[in-house]
Formats: sequence, C-alpha cells, structure tokens
Amino acid sequence: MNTPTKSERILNAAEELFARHGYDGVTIRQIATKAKVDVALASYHFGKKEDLFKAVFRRRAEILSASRREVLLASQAQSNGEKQTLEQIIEAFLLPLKLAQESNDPGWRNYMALLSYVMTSPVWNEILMPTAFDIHVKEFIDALEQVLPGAKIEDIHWCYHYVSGALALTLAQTGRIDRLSDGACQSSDFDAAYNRMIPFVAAGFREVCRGD
Amino acid sequence: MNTPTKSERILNAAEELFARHGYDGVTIRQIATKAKVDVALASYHFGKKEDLFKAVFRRRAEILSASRREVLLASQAQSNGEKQTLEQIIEAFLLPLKLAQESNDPGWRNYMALLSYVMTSPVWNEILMPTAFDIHVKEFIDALEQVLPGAKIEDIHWCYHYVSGALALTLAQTGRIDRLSDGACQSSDFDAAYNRMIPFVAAGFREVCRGD
DNA sequence: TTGAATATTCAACATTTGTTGAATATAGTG
DNA sequence: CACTATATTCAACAAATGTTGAATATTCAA
Repeated sequence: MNTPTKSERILNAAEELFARHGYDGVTIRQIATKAKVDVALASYHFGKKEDLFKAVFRRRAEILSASRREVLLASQAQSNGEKQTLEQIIEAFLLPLKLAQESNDPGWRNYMALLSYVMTSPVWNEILMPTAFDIHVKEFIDALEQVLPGAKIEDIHWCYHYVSGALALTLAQTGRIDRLSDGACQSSDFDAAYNRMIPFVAAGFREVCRGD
Repeated sequence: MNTPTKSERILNAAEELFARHGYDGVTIRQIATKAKVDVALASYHFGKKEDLFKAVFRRRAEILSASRREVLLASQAQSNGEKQTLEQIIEAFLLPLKLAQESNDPGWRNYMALLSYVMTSPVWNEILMPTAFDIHVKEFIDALEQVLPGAKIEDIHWCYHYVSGALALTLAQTGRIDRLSDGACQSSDFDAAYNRMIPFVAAGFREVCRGD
C-alpha cells in the first residue's frame, strides 16, 4: 500500500469536501488544509477551482462507467441466446455502485455522495453527466427496450428517471431514513437499499411499460 | 394583484437563486440585485444569510405541508369505511406538488427545485426536513402501513425512500431526461412524471412489501 | 402637526476568496 | 557531477464576501 502523492491527497480531500458541501461550499484553502498541502499546490496541479472539481468527478466516473459496461456485457453473455431478465439488467446497473460502496476505500463512499450532488444539481448535471455517463446509460436503456417489447420509449425514459432518482437519494446518504424510521433503517446500509431497489424498480417498470 | 413588498421581493429572488445554485452558490448581493433592493435590507429583514435561507424554505413548506395533510384526510374521508387504496395514498402525497407545479406562480416552480436541493443535501436535510416535514410524513407512512398489512416496517421505509428519491430528482428539473431522450420527454412536464410515478411506485410497494 | 416606530440607504469594516509570480527545493537525465 | 524539468513554498494581490452602525426617509398613530 503506497502512500498517496500530494496530488492524490488533494483529489481525495476535495472529493470528501465537495461531496458534503457542494462546489461553492468548499474553499481551496479547506482542501489544502485537509490534504496537508500548500494552498498554491492545488492551482499548480489542477488549474482553476472548476477544473479541480471536474478532475475529481471524472477520476472515478471513468472507472465506474467501465465497470458498469463490463457487468452489463457479462450479464448479456452469460444468458447466451436467452433473453435477459429485467432484473438482470437493473442489477447490472446497480452492482458496480454496490461494490464501490462496500469496498474499504472510503474515497468511493465519498464519491457516491458527490455523484448524487452532480446528478441533482441543475448546473453541474448539464456540464458533467453527458460526457461522463450518457453513452453507457444509453446502452442500458437499449437493453431495457429489448426486454420490454412494445413499451413506449417515453415510458422507459420516465421509469429510468425514477430509478435514477431513487439511486441518487440513496447515494446522498442524508441520514433521513435513519431519523424517520427511528433507527430501523440506516442510510449507510447499501445492501438493504440495493436488495429492495431491484424488485421495487422491476415491478414499477413492468407496470408502467406493459402495453395496455 | 398587489405588488410585492421589498421584503417579499427579497424572498422571491433568494428562492430563485438558492434553488438553482444552492446556499453557498448565492451571495446576498446577487439576491439584492435581483430583488432591486439595497444590500443591507436583506440583513435588516431576515438577519444572517442562514436565517434568510431558512425563511425562504419555511415559507412554502408550511403551505405545502398543510395542503398535503388536507388532501390525505379528504382522501380518507371520501372512502368512508372502505379501506383506501395504495394508489390513493400515493396520489395524495404527490397531488399538492403537482398542483403547485402547475400553478402559474413561478415561485412555486422555483421552490420545487429548492426542496429537491434540501432533500438531497446531507447538511440541509438534517437541519430543515425534520421540523418542516417529518410529522406529516409519518402520517403518510402510517397510512401506508394500514394499506399494506403484514409488511415489515423496514420495507415500507425503504420504499418510501425510493419514492422520495424519484420525487426529488423530478423536482430538481435538471433537464437530463430531455437530453437522454432526445426531447421525447421533458423535465418540465410534471404531468407526465406524476401520472407514471403513481403506478410505478404502487407496483414497487406491492412487490417489496408483500409478505412472501 | 407632533413624535415615535419602522423602513431604507449609504459607507465602511475586517475577512476571506481564488489566483499568480518569484523564489526555492527536489527529482530525473546526460 | 552539472543541467533541466518538475514540484513545492512563500508572500502578496485585487476582488468579493457578510455584516454593521449611523444617517436619512417613510409610515403611522396620537
């Protein structure tokens, strides 16, 4: 386990702070302090603050996107010839996130919250999501089309939107479900969140997308 | 139609800006400029910036909360004696938001995005949601318990969490569904979002909460 | 019309902001 | 070794930040 470079420490500190407080809620000095690094070093390595934010977001976005595609393709290959099930597709979409969350790397957990922030921000969504995720999300939607024959394309998109929202709130880890349920559920329990999300979402898709 | 006071203009301007850029992404001077008001006036009327934000959030939260409770009670009264359906409860939960969105008051549309921001922010969720929404959300969850006999309380809470997430992303109006669907769907089309969300969510609840 | 209460303006403040340029240290290469 | 490129520090900058206190205007009741 090699110790991270100063450059990596900056990314990690920025990741953690941006995830919790958003882009404008964090100063470069806070990042530098947490990374135990001189203030000027962030600008030297990453340029403007906006570029640092983009760098933080893209670092793991690429890993995540590749992992998702891999899982989706593996799932398609496994059921050779046979049609995939709706559940398999949704599972392939969620599994990489679950694995990331369960990994011991706390950076991934921070990144999940950052992803949620970008997904729900009107400003950053438009800037970052298209280039980072669109291509592979479209593959996912194509797969859904194939497993839901006759479904209207708008229905599929709206259902995907609901999945996306349920996922985003899960990633945000606001602790709200802990408070509302008096501790019966925990925001940090991704296993619980994912295991139920798959049947929930699959049932929703089938109901909305069946050709009445 | 009486012209808004300066104090109201500040709230309206703050609402619009906070909704789009978040708490830290907005300066008091931006708010004052948009409200066509002196900078010092915001502090005079609302105190600290944080207090202004809370005032903006709470103004419509109370209206919304009251409206939701009213619709839920009316729905319970209508089906007198008979058990409510799951769909009726979900509809009661969503209807006030739909009405707010469809009203001509652009302030309500801004507020929807602000609500989404608070719901997904780890920081603000904890500060504002419990006092503003918890009581009536618990009523909603009680109603769900009654209509889903035998369901585990954790399952209900997780399903509510998914509804909450789907709703939050809808309210955010990021424009992402417009881009992903090449214009087949629109973020601003709350009618489309709402009409599909009810069957989607109801089917999800039934699947997850049935006692296997 | 008084006087008091409230509303609004103006100017200023101490901090904090992101960023830069020059100076210095470190690492890598011939 | 010397030389160069990269990395890091230090100090400083102009601009923007939230907030305040005193001064002025407006409202409103007596």
